Amino acid sequence: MPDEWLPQPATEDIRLVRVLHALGDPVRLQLLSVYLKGQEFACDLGGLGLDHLHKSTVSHHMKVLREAGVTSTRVSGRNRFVQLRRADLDKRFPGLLDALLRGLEGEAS
Amino acid sequence: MPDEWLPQPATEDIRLVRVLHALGDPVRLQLLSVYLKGQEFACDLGGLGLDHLHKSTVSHHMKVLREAGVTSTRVSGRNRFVQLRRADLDKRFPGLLDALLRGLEGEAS
DNA sequence: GTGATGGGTGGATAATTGTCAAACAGTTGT
DNA sequence: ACAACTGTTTGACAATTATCCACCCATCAC
Repeated sequence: MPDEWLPQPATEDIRLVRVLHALGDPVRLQLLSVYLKGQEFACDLGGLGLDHLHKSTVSHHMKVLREAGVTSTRVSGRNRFVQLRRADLDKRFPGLLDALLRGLEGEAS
Repeated sequence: MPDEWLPQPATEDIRLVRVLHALGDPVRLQLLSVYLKGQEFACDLGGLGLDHLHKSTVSHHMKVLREAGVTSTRVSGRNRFVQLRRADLDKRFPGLLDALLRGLEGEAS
């Protein structure tokens, strides 16, 4: 069976208010800071510095990010791989991700 | 009596997650889109295209924006004047406001 | 097939939050 | 002093949401 992708909004359907709402949460902003560091990441509900949270809670936050159009998820076997929708977000909101990356680095949270 | 300013966080205390959370709401993002258009605005709890909301509701949203560090409010008599903390936000999160402005224009919401 | 593993689903619950309404406080004008 | 005006505060209420828990579903290893 070939890989599949979880449902996500089309590029033109990504709403700024939804993106900001999704990122206006400490856990999800920390997830973003991880995803900004590289290309693709294993879902890893137990790691990523979120070991204090239940795995279903982390799963919920990842779903929020995906449904807001921030991330996309590829399903391969029993593993999922998450990546930022960098090209889509840069096209829709130019400069936003770059500013967030610099802001996160500056805070060193 | 000289003008006074309502309490607001110091520039270095502005937190990205708090800013994003403040802007992740339709009403407050619309307020931002207004404030991005000029220098200073009368508080105007009845106008700004928010006539469908109670004045205390609008007051609440403005308080959230101010406490997040997005706006600052000058009190002059019985009127208040609101403005974006552009310099502070540009220093803290370079490029963020510009990206948001472009994003809002692109959506034409 | 059996069992272990990675992750999601649904319910329950507590906390947060958006909204309104009514009462309040300071300011201006008469 | 009194009334009108502007915005805030407080309480109430409904909606949203963050979290946990117990269970489920699919996949991989044996």
